[in-house]
Amino acid sequence: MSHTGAPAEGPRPGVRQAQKQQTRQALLDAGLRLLEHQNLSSLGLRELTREVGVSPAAFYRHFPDMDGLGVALVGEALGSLHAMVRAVLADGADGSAPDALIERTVTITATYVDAHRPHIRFIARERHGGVRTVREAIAAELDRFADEVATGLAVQPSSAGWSAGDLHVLAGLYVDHMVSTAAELLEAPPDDPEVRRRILHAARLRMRIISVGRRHWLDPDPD
Amino acid sequence: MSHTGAPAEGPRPGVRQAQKQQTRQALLDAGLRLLEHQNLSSLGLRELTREVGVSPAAFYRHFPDMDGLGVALVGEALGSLHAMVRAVLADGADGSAPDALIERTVTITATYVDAHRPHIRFIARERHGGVRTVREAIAAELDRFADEVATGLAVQPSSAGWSAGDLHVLAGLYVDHMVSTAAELLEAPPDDPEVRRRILHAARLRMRIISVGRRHWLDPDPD
DNA sequence: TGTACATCAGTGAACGCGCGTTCACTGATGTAC
DNA sequence: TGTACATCAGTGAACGCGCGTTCACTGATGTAC
Repeated sequence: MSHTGAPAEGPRPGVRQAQKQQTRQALLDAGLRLLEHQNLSSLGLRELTREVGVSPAAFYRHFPDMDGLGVALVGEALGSLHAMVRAVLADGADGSAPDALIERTVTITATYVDAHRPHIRFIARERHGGVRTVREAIAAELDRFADEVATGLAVQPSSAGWSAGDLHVLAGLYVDHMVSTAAELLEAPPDDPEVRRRILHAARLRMRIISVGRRHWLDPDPD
Repeated sequence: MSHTGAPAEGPRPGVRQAQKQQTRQALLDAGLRLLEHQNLSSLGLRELTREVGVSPAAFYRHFPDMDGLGVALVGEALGSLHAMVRAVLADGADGSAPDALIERTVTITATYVDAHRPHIRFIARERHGGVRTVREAIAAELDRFADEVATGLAVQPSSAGWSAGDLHVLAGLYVDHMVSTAAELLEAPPDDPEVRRRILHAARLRMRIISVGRRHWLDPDPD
């Protein structure tokens, strides 16, 4: 066996693979950094490898082309977003008041955006961007989110009378709203608390409207 | 006077200006065409002038750079959208039932998207794209839409009890939803009526949720 | 443990190409008289 | 109406530059014995 009380240094099996992985990650990180101010379709291969400090040809050891890197970034960005959705849903599982739940959802969203600005920006920018494969990857992931949210909503009492399909649409509305709010936060200067407050106030209000609509879904028309 | 029973042909004053305008429009049209499959930031100046059939240098007689063309496209695209918003609001002015109003809104949206695919695509793509000036131009125009919609909502009876600020947020929610639906229609294959029906069904459902939330805004919590 | 061979991530040079921008120019359009 | 001059949209050639991709290579890592 090679891993029995091994010496702390020196090459062990898997070193090569670990180094490759490290370069790959450096490419993804640098890509995300460079994409803060441009679209994927205008990010240059040489620009990227220059930023990382490897030769242009090295890129091809990791991705077939820039679109390939873009798809990998989608996975990375939305993988961490799943964690956030679950955090929100976990909060919603108990029987807390709707307004408290909304408040926590908004707070979690804002915290998450602050912690993952480049990832969120990438998703917002490329969601309708010029690279089909990336658009499709994002759409597929967001649809999976809606599934998760729909599952979370289904167990709540106010979902009585909702079909699975309609719940999925409602979940999509929440997801869309979350993405919109995230994009608004990105566009606002991060150090302007006033603008931030306005955005979060609007986010809460919109969620309340949707949430009231949901709870009164089956009520008779008041007119 | 130069315009008294003038001959049908021959140069009249303003010919030069009209010809310039024509080239400018050709640049905008070709730009929109080429932007169907790419972002503004990756559209080349030579690519554009080649498509129009003028020399690269001619471009500079009309725009300082590609971003300038982008801003002009925003004006063109959203100018026609204003017409649509007004059409929807005009429908809403009478006292028709909410569901009928929603139905007409969705129909008008779908018709409009079909008639202006390239414009809508451009807006969806560049709304969060890599060109700041264009993003800001789009955001400003969408905010003006929200103003228009808010004004339209204010005169409806179910707006009793709503502050102007909250009405603006509600209007923004409708506008966002309209843009989302438009983007979904763009992504769907135009000749697949099944997918189309599904998108429009979801659009109606979301509008109903929002609309119910609005009407029951001041109701006591049913729990 | 030591040796001989295989693998393969990253190199560096080379390629042809299309890019954005500049410039002096041309010739149709516009204007003054 | 005719003439002489001014304007300016569009031309075409030239520029230096960075691009994506290819290729034979190097040398550290991995493997068989």
